[in-house]
Amino acid sequence: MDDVCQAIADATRRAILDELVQRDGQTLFELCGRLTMKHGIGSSRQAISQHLEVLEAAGLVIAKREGRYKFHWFNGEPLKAITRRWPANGRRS
Amino acid sequence: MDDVCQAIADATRRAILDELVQRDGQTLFELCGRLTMKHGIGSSRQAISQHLEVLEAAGLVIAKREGRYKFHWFNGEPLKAITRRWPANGRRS
DNA sequence: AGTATAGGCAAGTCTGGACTTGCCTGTCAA
DNA sequence: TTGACAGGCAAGTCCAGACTTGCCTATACT
Repeated sequence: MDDVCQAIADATRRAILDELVQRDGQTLFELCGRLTMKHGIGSSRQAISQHLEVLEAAGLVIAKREGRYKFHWFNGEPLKAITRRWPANGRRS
Repeated sequence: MDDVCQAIADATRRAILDELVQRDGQTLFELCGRLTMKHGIGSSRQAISQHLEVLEAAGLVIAKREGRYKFHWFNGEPLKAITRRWPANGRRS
């Protein structure tokens, strides 16, 4: 729970999730390129790698290593805990 | 969007939301007491006040001043943006 | 073998934000 | 009008975490 909320608190990590939703199974280098091109994020490869670690720890990204590549998938299931915790039926004042 | 994600990233603020869901319309002092008693949070009044500002800015808390009291209500509507942005249908690897 | 590619590790820097302290304002009751 | 109570403002401390730099490992290709 804490991990998930922390994970989506960063704008770069939210952009990573957006990217993976749009195209699943990307590698680290692929993500770096697309984040720079389409999201205007100029962070280094290591920065993105560290973000992916956080997202993985939160369960929002699932990674699998194959040979020298590591592919990443989006997993939205942990997000359910948020709306499950707080009923989103907006109460009027 | 950024405001909402930042707001729920803090454990104390999440506890405040929990408190307000459980009992709407609390004042600052009331919240301080309950957070200490039931959530083991020993932050100062000012700390809680600052957290409430953040939650208010994110739209997750709606406050109304009446005389010398200020009452707070929970509003879950902004949370919808999260599940709207990322489809929570967990994709299998 | 050698080289390029994909990624990991481990420092170190530096800024945002959580929290405190101290004082001030405004509201109500005696 | 004096005091207690509810809350706000502002400056300062301090640490988590975002980011970089530099080097290392492992896999593939020729």
